[in-house]
Amino acid sequence: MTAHDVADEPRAVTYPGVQGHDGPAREEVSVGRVTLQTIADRVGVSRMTVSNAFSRPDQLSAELRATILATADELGYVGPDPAARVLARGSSGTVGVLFTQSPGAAFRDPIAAEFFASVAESLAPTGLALALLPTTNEGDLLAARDVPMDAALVYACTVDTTALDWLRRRRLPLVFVDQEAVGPDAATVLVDDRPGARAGAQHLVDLGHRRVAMLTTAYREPPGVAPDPASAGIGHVSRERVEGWMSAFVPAGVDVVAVHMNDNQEADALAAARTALALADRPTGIVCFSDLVAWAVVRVAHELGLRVPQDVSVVGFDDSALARTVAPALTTVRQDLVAKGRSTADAIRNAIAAARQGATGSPEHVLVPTALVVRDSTGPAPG
Amino acid sequence: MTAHDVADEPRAVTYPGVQGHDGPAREEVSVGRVTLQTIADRVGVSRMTVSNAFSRPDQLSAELRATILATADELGYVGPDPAARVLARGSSGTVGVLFTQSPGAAFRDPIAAEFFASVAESLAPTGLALALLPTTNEGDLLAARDVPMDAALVYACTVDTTALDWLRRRRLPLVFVDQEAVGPDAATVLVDDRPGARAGAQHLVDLGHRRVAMLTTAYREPPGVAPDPASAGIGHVSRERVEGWMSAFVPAGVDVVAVHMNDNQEADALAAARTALALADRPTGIVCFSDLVAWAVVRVAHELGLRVPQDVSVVGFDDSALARTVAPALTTVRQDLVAKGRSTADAIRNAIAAARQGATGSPEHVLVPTALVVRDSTGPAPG
DNA sequence: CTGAAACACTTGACCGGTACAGAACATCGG
DNA sequence: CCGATGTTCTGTACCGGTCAAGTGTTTCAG
Repeated sequence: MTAHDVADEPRAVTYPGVQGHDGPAREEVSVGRVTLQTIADRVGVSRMTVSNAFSRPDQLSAELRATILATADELGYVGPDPAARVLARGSSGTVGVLFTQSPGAAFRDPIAAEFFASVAESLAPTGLALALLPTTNEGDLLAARDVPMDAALVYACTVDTTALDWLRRRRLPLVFVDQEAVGPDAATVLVDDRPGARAGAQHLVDLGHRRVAMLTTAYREPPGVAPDPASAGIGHVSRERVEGWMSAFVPAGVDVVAVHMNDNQEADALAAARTALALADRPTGIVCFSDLVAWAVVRVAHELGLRVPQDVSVVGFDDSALARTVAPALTTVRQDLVAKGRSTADAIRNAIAAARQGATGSPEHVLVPTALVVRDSTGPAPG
Repeated sequence: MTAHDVADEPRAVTYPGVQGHDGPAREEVSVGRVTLQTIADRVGVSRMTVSNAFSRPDQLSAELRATILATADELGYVGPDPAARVLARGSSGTVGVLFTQSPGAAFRDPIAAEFFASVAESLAPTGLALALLPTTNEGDLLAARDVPMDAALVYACTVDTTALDWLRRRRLPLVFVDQEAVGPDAATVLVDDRPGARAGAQHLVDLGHRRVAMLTTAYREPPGVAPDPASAGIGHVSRERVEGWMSAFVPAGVDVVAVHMNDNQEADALAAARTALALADRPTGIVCFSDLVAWAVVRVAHELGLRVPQDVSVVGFDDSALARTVAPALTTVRQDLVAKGRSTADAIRNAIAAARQGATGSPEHVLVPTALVVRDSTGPAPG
């Protein structure tokens, strides 16, 4: 109850002399905004002591503290103002998250979502909040420039973002995920995509497949068959996977076609799947950028009357929930998103700690392992 | 380049007299931290003018501004300090998000994820960042108390949370989603669950079903058959749906059994499905708290050799991606999560604007519509 | 030629705290 | 009885900005 009394006073009155720190304690200070000084005057102690009552209880006697807290409650004081505290302490308890795609994608893409879920949970015990920073800058507010934070996590961003520039200029400790670090001080958390992709491709080779397709993402490239399989894929993750696949296909002398799609979305995936399965020399094995794409391939194959895996084998990536859900269950390359999130949270904490100590040690670089998971969407090459 | 020069200086030096605002412009100020004053001294203008150069370009001549910006760059100044700006301006460009369950759940639960995706996207043009607030308070940091924000969104929270208390005490503008508002000043965004649920139930009644089960959530209640169907369900959403279902079943004189589960999770759902389908008098129609639950029912039915919808009809809720993906496609109650997110974003913006103007108008209350979507998981009652 | 409005800066106050180095007094082993 | 050590509290200096109300100048309509 008491905590509410002051709220009903009109706001925005211009502080009636409360700021005059010199004057003696007043009896009627309760008008206007209540600050540490208001309480200090009322109780008859210094402002610093009131601050300690809230922030460092061991610095004053228990009874004085009780008195101060009681008075604070009586005056409707809710505790030190966060903004002021952030300024004075130089730390905000917030970690920014930068995501080039629309911020909604962090939630909609199941892989990103699972990763962020893990980050959020690993960070929670520390009390750090995750701030999703919009990259659009329509108004005068630009989150990457204006939001106080202790560090930032940069996830699969196109490098030339204004927002990222701001983070760098602010010299915030940065952790790059699924993306090469920009600048030498930043930590990275990368997935060991290449060996994983290679294992998936080798699996097809071992099953006797000699005509294969790779379906992968390439932002801003025209969708469809890529001119050169070896240099297919745009973006760190896509490139790594292509190289992994090729490192198994090329030595085996397999025929490879790469099909590009603009984004890892259902519509793009279906289109790419149609392209691949309509090739004159239809591939018998297809490696895909994600389980989502693999599933699209399965559906298009069924549409065309092809059986999976008897007529076409399909390998996904990520081992998302989808891989186990659909029929046939997908052979895929697993990445441990929970571990990835945890490593990222650790890297963030370390980066913050290092920055606080002014440490100039080399940044952390984590590699998250991958593993092939064989299920029902792959089988021996037909014929 | 220039912007980087200063960074290499050792940090944490104690400001060598830069703070002496009185002295004339110095030529060698570039040691230590650069603030507006540093630049002001160097250029020979007042600190306020430098501030304006960054924050209100229309307040000074273009050429002076150019000079100031150039000097700032030369000194390695990156722009006004966010923390200081937040304190001085009284606004932080951040909206808190409170979620009782582990913060990861915001990403993992597809319904919540889609909702937050929409909120984030609707808020992005404004430049507002979404800060996910951990509710755990292990260390000394407590986000709900310590993170500066302009408003907060409270989503499906158990009411008696410490974190929520802090938000209220801070008198932040609050928007409650899927949950009754706590306190009279808060806005709400609620889904019109009851009529939606009713439509789903009525659909079963119209198909001739006379023995039905409701599978719904009840935190902390023992899982299994609920003592009284009419009072089944715990939590705002669960209660609303139960009441909607009952409002169709009861007048029709249908036999109703309610089965509780602790959480809207796959394992709980499978258990509840087994309970329902193992009842002596097996229901022919089942209404479910979510599509996830409905899908669990479908799978358990198949396990038991029952056909859907010939032997059992199943109605889901939410119309998530799952409902269209699985076989048979689920009859379900659609809620428009994108609209819900947009409404929430609007409510947040309005709440912030109202708070700024000290408006005491009544808070916003939005009701998001629902609609029955009939697909393949429901059919006429057998026999 | 003159008063009002527009421009370009400056002044002073304020935003609401925290860090750190004392100072005053009490406790305690020797 | 004395210095060493603690416990409690205070003083000063900062953290780095923004706002609103001036103060001189120009500009321009009347």
